[in-house]
Amino acid sequence: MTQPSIDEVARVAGVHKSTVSRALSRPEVVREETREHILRVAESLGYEINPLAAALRRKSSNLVPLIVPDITNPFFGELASTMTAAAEEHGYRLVLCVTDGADERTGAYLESMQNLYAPFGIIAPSTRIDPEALHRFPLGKRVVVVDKFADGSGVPTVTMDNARGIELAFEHLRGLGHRSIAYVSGISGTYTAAERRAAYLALAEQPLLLGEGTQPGTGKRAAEEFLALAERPTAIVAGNDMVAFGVIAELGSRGVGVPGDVSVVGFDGLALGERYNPGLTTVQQPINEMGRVAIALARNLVDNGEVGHVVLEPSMTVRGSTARVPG
Amino acid sequence: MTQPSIDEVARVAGVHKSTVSRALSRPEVVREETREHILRVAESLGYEINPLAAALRRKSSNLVPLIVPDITNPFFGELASTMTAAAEEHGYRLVLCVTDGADERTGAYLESMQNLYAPFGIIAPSTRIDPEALHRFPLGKRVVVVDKFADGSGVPTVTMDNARGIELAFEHLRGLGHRSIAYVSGISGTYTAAERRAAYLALAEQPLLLGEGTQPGTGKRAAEEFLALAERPTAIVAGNDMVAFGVIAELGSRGVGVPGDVSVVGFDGLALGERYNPGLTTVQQPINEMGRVAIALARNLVDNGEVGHVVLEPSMTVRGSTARVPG
DNA sequence: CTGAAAGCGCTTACAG
DNA sequence: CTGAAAGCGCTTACAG
Repeated sequence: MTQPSIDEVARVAGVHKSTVSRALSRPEVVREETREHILRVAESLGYEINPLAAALRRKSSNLVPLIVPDITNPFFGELASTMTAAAEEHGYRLVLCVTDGADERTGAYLESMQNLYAPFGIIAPSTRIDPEALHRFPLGKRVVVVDKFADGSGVPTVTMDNARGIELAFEHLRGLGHRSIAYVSGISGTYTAAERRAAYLALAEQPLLLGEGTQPGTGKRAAEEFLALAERPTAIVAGNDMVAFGVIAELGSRGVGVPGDVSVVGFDGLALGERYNPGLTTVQQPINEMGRVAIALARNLVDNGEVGHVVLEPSMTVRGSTARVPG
Repeated sequence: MTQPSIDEVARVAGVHKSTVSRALSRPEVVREETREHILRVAESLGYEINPLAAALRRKSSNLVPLIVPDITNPFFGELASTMTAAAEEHGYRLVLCVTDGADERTGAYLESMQNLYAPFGIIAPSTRIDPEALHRFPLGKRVVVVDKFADGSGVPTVTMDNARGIELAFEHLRGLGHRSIAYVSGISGTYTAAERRAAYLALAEQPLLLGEGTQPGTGKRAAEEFLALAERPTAIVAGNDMVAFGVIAELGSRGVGVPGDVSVVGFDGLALGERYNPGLTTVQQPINEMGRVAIALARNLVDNGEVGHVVLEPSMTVRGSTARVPG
């Protein structure tokens, strides 16, 4: 009842194991008749290739690291979910690597995954990653990053058009009559976060940054600053959904209602936003597509040496946290 | 600059590679002097064992599947987070397997991970798992399940004392003057979910189940049923935090305030509850401990054949979603 | 198009 | 306590 090996298949099929191997991995080099016979035998024996042995020989496995700062954060959860599906479609298995926000650990992960002959890796960083530092690791030359880099870094990336996302948020808010719009970015060293903040700064008539530079406690601080204002903005854009949640919760605990007293729009489009109170209006990232694209970029890098940069389009998901400005 | 192999280490150290292997994996059988010399050489060469080769030879790898229904759900995210940490402490790497709520896929995962010579697996199910079905897979005999089984099933489990958790929720609510307490379980076929529901039924003076049997849309349905009531309960206990979120959101969208109009307590203790609006009062599962225990149970199963069942203690995390009953 | 051989990097009886 | 050999289950030049 134990897995038959390739030798077993060869014996039963009456061919050499090298032929079995070819029939499985490079079918076109084997005579059709032979191939079909072998495949039938393999099937009947319930043969499955031993990926460990294959990887050892090939020096390339099907194990790919997914390096995230915090799998507890639903954004990375959604990313991991779509990545897993996309990876499995191509026969890869995702190995979960969590840095806990300490991107330095990325190196150790790359090293240990290199020992597992990972064909490539996926990194969703929490800070700006230095391409040079990445390239010090063999596997670091075969990663795709879910963030942006300066061009010519040699690292493939998937991102969304963040400036456009902020623009969508403004269009939505302005359509509801809002003119005075503040921004809460929370910390996050990624280019993505910087891009969103910069886009806000460029678009706002009178930019107002709330809760700047506070990490845990962004919501609390932003709410305090908001309350201290002589003239309060009528709307707040958050740099991501998690900080939007934090801000709304803190505002709520201080008696400020959303969207009654102030409208809030998030950024990311987490499914969770639908269960929030109120439902979160948010700039939607196509997270599912990001997973698919990341895997495709990685394959294209490994197979053809192409360093691709894909920028996806955002859309708006309107729920209950935004309302027409009173008056 | 490529990883040196064990042969390289042996050559430099002037010993046979079998001795190097022993110095590394069974140090006590090697003469101290020899061992230290080998270790020094290995260190200086930057030697790291090739886990693939070792696994192939030993027929046991360091790759352990974490099988979850939905990594998008923060509960499984938190579980995955602690599991990863606990696993890495012992040199294991977690392979992410998501069934998408289709527990049938568990079998396929067990099979493919068996081919990777996984030493054991961890399963967080979404339905009652049949131990018999599990045992049809070789790896199915070496899993620990994060749910409960009938005793004697031969499957190690970690859970929390769910009845005690419901009791804590009642104590808290009754302490606030609540007498009329409803329950929303949402679907979920696990023993854990059933236990919570049963505990509620046992404890409530006049049991009232809301939103029974609806899966997506539990919150909506529960809110509708709540609103249709002539005499509304003053408090609602939810079978888990995610449904608590759903209920509060739906209630909120229909103008029913929490805790103003009704108190809500969740179950699980997700970190996210702190960012909810209002902050969620909830029965706290020691999720971190569950990860650690799961790994420990697995090792104990594999090393000593012991089938352990650990039941952890809940606690209460009180936040803003519960208040004294008016009057 | 197929076979025979070598070898990926380890571990583990088996001798000595 | 250490060495030499065999072998885990594959893949891939190399012949033919």
